[in-house]
Amino acid sequence: MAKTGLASEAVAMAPLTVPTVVDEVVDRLLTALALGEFVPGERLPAEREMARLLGVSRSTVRVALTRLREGDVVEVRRGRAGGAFVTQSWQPESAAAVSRTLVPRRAEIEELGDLRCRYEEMVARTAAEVRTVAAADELLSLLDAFVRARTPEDEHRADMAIHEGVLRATGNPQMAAISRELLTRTSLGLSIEPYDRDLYGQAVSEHTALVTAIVEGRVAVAGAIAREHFAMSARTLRKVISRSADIHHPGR
Amino acid sequence: MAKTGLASEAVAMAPLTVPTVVDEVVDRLLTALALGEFVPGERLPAEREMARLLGVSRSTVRVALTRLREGDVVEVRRGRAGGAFVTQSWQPESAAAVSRTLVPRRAEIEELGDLRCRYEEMVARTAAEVRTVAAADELLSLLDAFVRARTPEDEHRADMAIHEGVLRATGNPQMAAISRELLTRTSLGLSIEPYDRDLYGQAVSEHTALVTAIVEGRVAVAGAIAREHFAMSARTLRKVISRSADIHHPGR
DNA sequence: CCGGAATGGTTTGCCGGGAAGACCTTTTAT
DNA sequence: ATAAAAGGTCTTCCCGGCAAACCATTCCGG
Repeated sequence: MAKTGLASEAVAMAPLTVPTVVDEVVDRLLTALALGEFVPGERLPAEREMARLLGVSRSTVRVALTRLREGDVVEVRRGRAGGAFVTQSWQPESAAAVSRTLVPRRAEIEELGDLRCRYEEMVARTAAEVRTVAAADELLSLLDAFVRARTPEDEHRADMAIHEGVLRATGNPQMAAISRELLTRTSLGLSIEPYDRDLYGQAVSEHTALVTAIVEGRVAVAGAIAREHFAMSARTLRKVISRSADIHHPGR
Repeated sequence: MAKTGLASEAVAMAPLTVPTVVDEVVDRLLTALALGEFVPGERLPAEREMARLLGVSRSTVRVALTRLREGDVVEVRRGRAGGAFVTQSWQPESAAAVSRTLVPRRAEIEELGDLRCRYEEMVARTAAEVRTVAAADELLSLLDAFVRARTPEDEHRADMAIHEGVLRATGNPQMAAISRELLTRTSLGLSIEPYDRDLYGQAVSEHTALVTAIVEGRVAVAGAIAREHFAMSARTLRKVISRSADIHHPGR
């Protein structure tokens, strides 16, 4: 080895970038969308309110919202009952959107997808290992809600709620924070969590199996299910990106 | 569940803080120290050079260095052959330093320590699973260097080099980036990686076992060793913090 | 139907962090 | 002794973000 120093210094002395406040706000909102905290058609908090909640100025919020508007993520309506509404006809699969945001980062997303599979495996294993009665009860009730969901919105929310429940079950907020970060970074805010209506049945059985494994403390099983679950997400995303890339670079 | 929305919105709408450029530079340097890229007595790059490498202004670098100086992390000498030198007598165990920086974040560090154990288990498992010939060769040569290290500095560098080697062996830079982030956040730049001279023998056998397991593709074994290894780190850190807290809050 | 309230839209002024660069001071290699 | 290489200081400028006031639009309630 000897000259590890050289290679390592690159870690410390590489150029440095600091996200602006606006960047952070945009990121927060996109994460919230990816998490399903706001569904299409729903209204975001008013600008002044959002500024207060986030502890930033209204100007900043407005710039962030402008950016989201340019990305066709929200529509803004004026007047008393106005506000920023999550775009109804938002097509995450839209080749244009994917091409603009995801394709250029193809390699990175590939790596993040793999990382996410493994990370969520770890999360599930941890949840199964820790396993408190309270967390188990919560998970079972969340699963129940998921099974009983009827509209796609409900399903999506319930799905996300289960994921959040698993994160809570780990008892480790730091672990949860990174999981959310990975979600945002793999989807870049596009709600691409594969939510194919046809796969609902499969989702039900997978979630049931996952929750069961966690509640029963089957560490390895819970991990395997989670990993496979997110591997499917990754595959779906990969397909979307490939297709989009093909459209924009046919012949290739 | 029903009102998951409320709890979830807190994720998106919690107050937001953005680190300044100076913060980031300090962070980089502390990380570099924790990684052993600069050992006590060594000189950091000149201010102008560092500014160029990091892509920031010299003023910013100076502010960051001032902060490090106040923390007794570096000493600055003037004139030709001057520069910022890593403090020789830097005592990471110094109750004052620990108390100032680590104790207030006790709970967070507890969580981060646990996360790190599990994360590094995942890293080791991944490395063992992926396992390319090139990576295996590199790991074996790094291990050889570690075994042959004679001075504490060499040992520390070799130790860190092995960890970096494992990260490289995963073939996933994103995974590596988070690992480094966790290192920084658990130690907050204090080089507390338990480097007790008495434990050298144990370290040798642990690293040998880890590298062997990875090279041979024994996923579960590699994971278990890594987890136990970092669990020991966490325990050591915990002890240091407890001791320091006791000193400052006796009777408690 | 109308007036007020709640919302987004716009403008202005201000401040502080950071960038850029010139110049001074100290030390030391040659 | 001199010049080079480092840190120390100062000035200038710019931009992101904050704050507050005010305008424009819509719609709810009386």
